[in-house]
Amino acid sequence: MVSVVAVASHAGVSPATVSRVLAGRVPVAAETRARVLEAIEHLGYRPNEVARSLRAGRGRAVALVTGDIEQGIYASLAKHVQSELEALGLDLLLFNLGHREDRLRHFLERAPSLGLRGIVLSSPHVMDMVELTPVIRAAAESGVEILSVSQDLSAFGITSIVHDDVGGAAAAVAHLMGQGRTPVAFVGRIETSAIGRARFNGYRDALLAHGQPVDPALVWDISEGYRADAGYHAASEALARGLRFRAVLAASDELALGCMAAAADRGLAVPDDIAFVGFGGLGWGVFSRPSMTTVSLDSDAMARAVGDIFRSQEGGPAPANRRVIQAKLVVRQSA
Amino acid sequence: MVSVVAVASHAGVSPATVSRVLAGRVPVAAETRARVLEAIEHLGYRPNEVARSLRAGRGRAVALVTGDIEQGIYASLAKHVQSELEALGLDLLLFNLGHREDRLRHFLERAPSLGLRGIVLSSPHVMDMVELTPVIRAAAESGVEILSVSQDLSAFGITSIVHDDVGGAAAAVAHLMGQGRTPVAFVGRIETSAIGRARFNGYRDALLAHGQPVDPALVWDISEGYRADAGYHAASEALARGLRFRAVLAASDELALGCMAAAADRGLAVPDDIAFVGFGGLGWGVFSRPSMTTVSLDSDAMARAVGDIFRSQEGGPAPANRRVIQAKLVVRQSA
DNA sequence: TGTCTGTATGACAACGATTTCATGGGGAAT
DNA sequence: ATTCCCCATGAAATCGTTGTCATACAGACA
Repeated sequence: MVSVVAVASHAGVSPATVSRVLAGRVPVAAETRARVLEAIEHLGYRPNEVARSLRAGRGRAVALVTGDIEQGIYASLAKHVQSELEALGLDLLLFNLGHREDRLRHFLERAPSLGLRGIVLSSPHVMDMVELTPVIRAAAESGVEILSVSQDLSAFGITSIVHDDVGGAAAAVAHLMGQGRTPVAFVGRIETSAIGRARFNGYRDALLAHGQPVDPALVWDISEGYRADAGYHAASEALARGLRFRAVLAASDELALGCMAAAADRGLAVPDDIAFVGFGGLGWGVFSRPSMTTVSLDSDAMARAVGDIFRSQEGGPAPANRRVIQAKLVVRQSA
Repeated sequence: MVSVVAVASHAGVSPATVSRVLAGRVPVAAETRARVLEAIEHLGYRPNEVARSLRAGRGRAVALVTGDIEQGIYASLAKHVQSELEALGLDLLLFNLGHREDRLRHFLERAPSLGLRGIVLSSPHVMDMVELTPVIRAAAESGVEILSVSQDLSAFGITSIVHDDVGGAAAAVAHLMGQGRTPVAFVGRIETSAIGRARFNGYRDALLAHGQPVDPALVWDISEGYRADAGYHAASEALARGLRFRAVLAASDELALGCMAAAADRGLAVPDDIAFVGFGGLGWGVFSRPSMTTVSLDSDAMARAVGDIFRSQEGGPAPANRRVIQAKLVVRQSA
């Protein structure tokens, strides 16, 4: 590998001067600079990032911890975050938990030794903060920027970028109410996910605000997974039991798709017999038939907010400890 | 940060001994080992990965270069590859090209300086090999394992893990033939993607083998993107022009979904009026209605093959230069 | 008892880049 | 002409880890 030493000897200067030319912060004689640049060009020199990271005490990689990269919302987030980071000259390290919480702990233990620039947590788990906080604090003390996307951890001193789950869910319910589609069922993780609970809260509050009761039989708390099969099973079972409902608000587009499939398999028409609203708004929802009405989360905006954090590290203004991205109801065919 | 020096002084030994205890390959007196382990535990020491990487000449990260992480097949691949790597103690660096080829070049320039263990290329672009080969060779010479997933680059000396696109497409066409659904249209990237072209070849060969003509008007070569909107537009236009076809083989599930939406919007029944077969078989296809018949690619098997490469680096048997993963037609409702 | 062998350990160099400290030389000011 | 100052540059230390080389000590055998 061609190193600074090689470049330096080729240009007839010391390694320090080569470094100075690259850094550009210290004055170097124009003639010397030209010689160095020529040598760099000639030898095809590229600074070794690992050595830089060691010397600087931290590298140029940001870890993104996702719940399930196969879900549209996380894939979209990963895409946009990577794009943002790339513009900042940073790399993205992907850790997909796949709904196994032990992996998170394992990662957080290893994290401080990886020389990361930052960690972006975006997992739907209700994390056991009592246990996690010391780990996170240790990481933060070692100069690693930690931030949370989707889940509000600002109370723990962690910069959080969240979407308005309560408002989004309420808007969806209001929309369904406006069409007279009652009763409305809810499906999602409630007990085991802070995000799911927020969406449930929005659903519940909106129902109550419209003078509607919350029927426990129409609240389907799935224990794990936000995937379509969970929605299918929940809706199938409800239909088999003969429960009556005219609409379903799902905590993810995947869940909504599964519910719709269950309805379709029983010969029910969407949205006339039952209407469906999902959460996410990323991916195939535009082209499914019926296309999916959904509470759209702006993953691009979330990614930009993530980018802002790292931009601010380089001298820009420090962003707020908590940033809320609005959720927007996108009305399509399914409701 | 707590370093070997700190551990060494706490245990009353030299840094070298601490390193020896960690490596475990050199004999260390039992009593000394115990003291060192106690010190490690006491101080919460974790070896600095960056320093290790510098010293070793390469790190423990593998880069995955994807075409579009929002597409089911790539997301699934990323998930499984990350899982495999995690089991090997390796980290995944994600580079999403998002169909911008210049990003690939930029990445390959930077790659050698990142201290990567390997690079997994999985982008549908027909890469300009004339230009790329020197870069790839340079990376390979610096000890980085380079391999290609989906695209066969074994002719360029790059270990390739491919799926049987030709066979998969042929099986799909044969299935449609068996149902008497002719003529069959094809949609995908043909000119600008080696993978798309392979699928087209399978389609063409199967048609000819069944004594059917290949109608150029029913071959829709989309210039960019494998996403649903491209399929929607292609199919809409064909239907608007009054072209007659009874089935569509699409080079991705997303394209197929777009085509199906176009058909649905014209009041056509699936599969009775037109049948659809996609490619990929990952994600929502099971729960869309009609559910999607598709040529399923086993991303898990591909990821395991990737894992095998890196396992073989650690002394295992060297795997073949080219490995073919079978594609399997999964028949559901759409065809 | 002396030499030999082998094992356990320490000192030191090296990976590649950056930064601090020191120095030489040229120009300006008196 | 002499002194002063600043600019450009080089030498050397440093980040944390690991491998090489050297050494000290214990046990064995003649």
